[in-house]
Amino acid sequence: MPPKKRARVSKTSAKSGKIDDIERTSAAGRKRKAAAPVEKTGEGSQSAGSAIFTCWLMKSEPESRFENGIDVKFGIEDLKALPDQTGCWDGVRNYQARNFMRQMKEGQQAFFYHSNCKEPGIAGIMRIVKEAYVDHTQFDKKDVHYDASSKPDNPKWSMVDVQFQRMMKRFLPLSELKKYHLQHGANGGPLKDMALFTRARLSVQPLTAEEFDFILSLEDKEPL
DNA sequence: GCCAACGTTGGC
DNA sequence: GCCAACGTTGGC
Repeated sequence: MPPKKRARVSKTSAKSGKIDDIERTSAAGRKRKAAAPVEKTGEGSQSAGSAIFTCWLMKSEPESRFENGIDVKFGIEDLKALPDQTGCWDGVRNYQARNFMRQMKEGQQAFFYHSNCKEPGIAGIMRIVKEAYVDHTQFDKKDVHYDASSKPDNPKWSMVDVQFQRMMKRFLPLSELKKYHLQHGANGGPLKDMALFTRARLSVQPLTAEEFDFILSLEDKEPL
């Protein structure tokens, strides 16, 4: 409830109104490139009967950028500065990302990823403190992520509340994660299928426990 | 600032 | 339901 902050994740204000929320599942049908096993879940309604995810990665921009005259900057320091170090992850306007947020459970952890900035990468860890509920910004004409096609009696977009947990012991740059991803693709390893690389534009993505743990282990290693 | 990748829209 | 055009994401 406390006014939280925004984390832009995707802007797009989708217009159109025919889709009903739930199913829009992601790749919207046509693209289907043989979906990786991993995401089968994310789409569709959440119950799609697939893997259950327990760890997440959420992207937000830590540097100022103006959209319709409004600064969409929201980095980990901004989250940390909020009352209770807690904020709502509003502004997600992509169905796959939304569906993943709807699967999140209180207490789960998510990496706070800094995107579209000088040094993209994982900055810290946060905890889901409130499960998905209606993203009020979709009805706010003044908001960057206002969505005229979404009606209060059938809201399209959801958000969760997140609380800052801690900074990474050292910032984990995208460039380093990518080296592991490539290496693991060649020789096998936990980051072989990481969504950050296989679904580059997804702003809210699931991680397997193996991916999450491997990334945590990097904190204690020398930068690659 | 560029631009590749890819999600979304809307005509047919 | 297909698919071309368009718009956005986000690394570089």
